[in-house]
Amino acid sequence: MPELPEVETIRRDLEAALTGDSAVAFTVNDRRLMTRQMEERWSKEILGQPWKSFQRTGKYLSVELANQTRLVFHLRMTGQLIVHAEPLPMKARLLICFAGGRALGFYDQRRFGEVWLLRPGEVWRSKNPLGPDALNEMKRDEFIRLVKSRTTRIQPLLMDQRALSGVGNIYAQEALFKAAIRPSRPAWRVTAKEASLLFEALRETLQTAISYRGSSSRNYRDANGEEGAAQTLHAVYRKGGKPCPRCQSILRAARVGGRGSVYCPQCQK
DNA sequence: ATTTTCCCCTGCCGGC
DNA sequence: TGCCGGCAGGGGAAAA
Repeated sequence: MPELPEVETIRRDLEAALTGDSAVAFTVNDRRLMTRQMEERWSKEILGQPWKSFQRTGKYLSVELANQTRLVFHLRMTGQLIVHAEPLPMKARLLICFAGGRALGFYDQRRFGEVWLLRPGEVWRSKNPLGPDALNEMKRDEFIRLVKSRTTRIQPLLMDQRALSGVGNIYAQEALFKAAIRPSRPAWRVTAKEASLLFEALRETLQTAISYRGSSSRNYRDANGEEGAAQTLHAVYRKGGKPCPRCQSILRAARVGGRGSVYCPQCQK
C-alpha cells in the first residue's frame, strides 16, 4: 500500500533525518533480502559514505551517497522505513546504523519489499522501464494521449507503472470517483475532457494525500513510525456497501484487472 | 496488446 | 473458542 504519497512522505522524513550522516554498520536479518555476496559489496561501497540526497520516482525511493553509489528501496505491500534515535526496538529485515547514533530499520511483514545497490551510472530497469512519475513528470497532454491510445480499462491503466508511475489501488479508485469515471471503462472511451478532469483529480488526490502524510488504512507508517491521516479522506477505497458521499447510492465492490475496486454505480459512468 | 492466473509472503477477519 | 479459507493488492512472469 505505500503508493506515491506514502513514499514521498518517507522520502521527506529521511531527507530531514539522515542527510549528511553516514552508515557505520548494518545487519541483515533476512537472507531473502540480500545474499552474503551482496552484503560484502554493501560493506565495501556504503560504509563511511555520507548520505547525500533522497529521490523518489513512482513508488521507488533512492538515496545517493557521496561516492555516487545509490541505494534503491521498494516497499511493495507492507514495507516500512523507520528512523530510530537509537537502536533497536524490534527486529528489522535490515538495520543500518549511522555515525550520528541513529538507525534506519527496514521492516516488512510480508517480505515483498526489495532493496538494490547501484554503482555510479549503472543502468536500472532497462527492460520494463518506469513511466513518468504521476506527480512530477506526467503532463496533461501526454496523459490525455495515453488514455486515448489504450484499449485496457482505465483503472488498470492508472496502476500500470510503465504507463505512469506511483499510482496504486487506493489513489486510482479515489481519483476515478472524483472524476466520475467507472473503473472498468475502456480507457479509449474516456473523452478528452474527462481525461483532463481525471488528470486534475489524480494530481489533487495525490497532493492532498501527501499533505496528510499518506494513508494508513493498513500498516503504512512514516519514517517516524507514525500513521498518516489521508485515509480519513477516502470516499470509496474499501467502502463497498456504504453510501456514496455524493449521492447516497450504495457503493459497489467489483474486481477490475484482478484487483478489488469500489465505485458508485450512480455517479461513476 | 490485453487479460487472466499464479506466485511471492504474512496477518487479519468472517464463517462454520 | 478455534481452525481455515479468503482476502489484502505491490509487482512480475507465464499462459490464455
